[in-house]
Amino acid sequence: MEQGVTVGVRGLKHVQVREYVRSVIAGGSPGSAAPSERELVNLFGVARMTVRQAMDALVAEGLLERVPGRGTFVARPRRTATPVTSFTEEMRHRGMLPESVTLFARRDQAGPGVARALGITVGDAIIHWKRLRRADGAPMCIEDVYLNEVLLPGFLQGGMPTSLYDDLADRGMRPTWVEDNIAADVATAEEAGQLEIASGAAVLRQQRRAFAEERAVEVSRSTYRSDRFTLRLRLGAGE
Amino acid sequence: MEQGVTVGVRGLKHVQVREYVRSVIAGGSPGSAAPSERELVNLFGVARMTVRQAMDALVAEGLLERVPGRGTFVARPRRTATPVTSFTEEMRHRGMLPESVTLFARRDQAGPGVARALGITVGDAIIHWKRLRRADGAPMCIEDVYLNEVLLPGFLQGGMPTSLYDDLADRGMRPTWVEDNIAADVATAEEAGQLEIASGAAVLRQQRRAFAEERAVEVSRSTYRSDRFTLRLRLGAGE
DNA sequence: TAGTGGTCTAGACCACGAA
DNA sequence: TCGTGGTCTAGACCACTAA
Repeated sequence: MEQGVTVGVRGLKHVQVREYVRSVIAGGSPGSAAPSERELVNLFGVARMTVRQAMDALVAEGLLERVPGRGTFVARPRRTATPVTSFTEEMRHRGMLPESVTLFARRDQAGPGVARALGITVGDAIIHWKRLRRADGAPMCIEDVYLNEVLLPGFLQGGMPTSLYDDLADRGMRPTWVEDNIAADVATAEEAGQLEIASGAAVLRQQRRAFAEERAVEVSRSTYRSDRFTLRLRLGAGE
Repeated sequence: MEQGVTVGVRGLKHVQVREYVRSVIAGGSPGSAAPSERELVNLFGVARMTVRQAMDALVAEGLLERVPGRGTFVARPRRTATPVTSFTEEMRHRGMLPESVTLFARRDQAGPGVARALGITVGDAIIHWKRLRRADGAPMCIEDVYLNEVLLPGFLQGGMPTSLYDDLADRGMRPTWVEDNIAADVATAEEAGQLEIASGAAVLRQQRRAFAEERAVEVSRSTYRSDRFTLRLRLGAGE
């Protein structure tokens, strides 16, 4: 019946079984049954341990749940903790249209604070990129980004990217984890002018160190209008 | 040589092997070698697949790393994303001494907002607990907690707990994940008086929904002094 | 060359759930 | 009773690493 089975003859057997099961359950709603282990043994002509190895991987991924005595079933999607996102991604996720105005982008020398945060030496070359970030046509945030120039050859040429994280991803350096510091403050006169709010209005300040594997690739300070932005967090999910 | 092996004869074999290996590597620094699989086969007199099952569990836990052709080694600890913590735990983690003053704790009826957040019906019985929270002797935060009374029989009797999350843990309802909303604002006159700051000073507002499994067990609003508190986040860890 | 983990076989018995 | 996943055996060959 299952004619697609013998197609993917390349690769390790447990991978074949795993990917077959993945494709079978792709359209399944949570709670629907996956093929039983012995069923797959017959289908692929492999040992049961091989099938179990395949299923183990899918269980570890959270796609399947085993119920002893009953079978294996499509698991309900796990809750995920707050992912690492860029401004662009976050605004789109909120259904808003993100825009950016570059105030300046220039080569500079690292001061003590930025040097420590980036793990480089004071005076090393960095890129300082300042943007006014808008959402749905109105100012949302002012962002100062500091990047290690050594890691980003030719970054200032060739036009600035629309999304920093997209550009970093192209270089294989998309941040996988970040350390943020979130503080409340009141806007300075300059910030108030740029954000089009009253001087002394409340703002949310976000300081970020972003890492790709073990390397600090981005240090930034963002100042958000508190009347348009609240930070949404989900912590400790997984289950 | 290894005399402790035959002691724990109870339980499943792969569990015995797993716990033996866990105890062996407990004192090992990252990178040190774990027993090899065939070594454990001889030691326990079990099949290699059984040993692999035991090791798989420790690898999945992040305690071990396999290196094909070389062996199995103690992994360096994984980075963890920001965990779910209470005020008490967070202040202690920062090396500060937390204290609390209960402003009031009373039975009340759920309004529409709290009812929706707790997943109950408007008018259902809730507990409203308001505290001034101090750290190292000075005001840090004002906190309003709303709890589903049905889940916490006798909570208002017997004296209020020092740490809410400890008390919930005793009832098997310690939050495992939370949804937070973080906003910047300026203090009201009343807040300014309680927090001993100037009226109009910046404050950080945290709204929390805390869940134990699928049940909403806590809804709270906390207002932090921005001159004493910044939120520290680590997102997307787990390597 | 010897040892390691990665893969795989062809069975087996068990406890449990549903019919 | 029958099918399920959970556990376990006693081997095997492979690619890779290190000496």
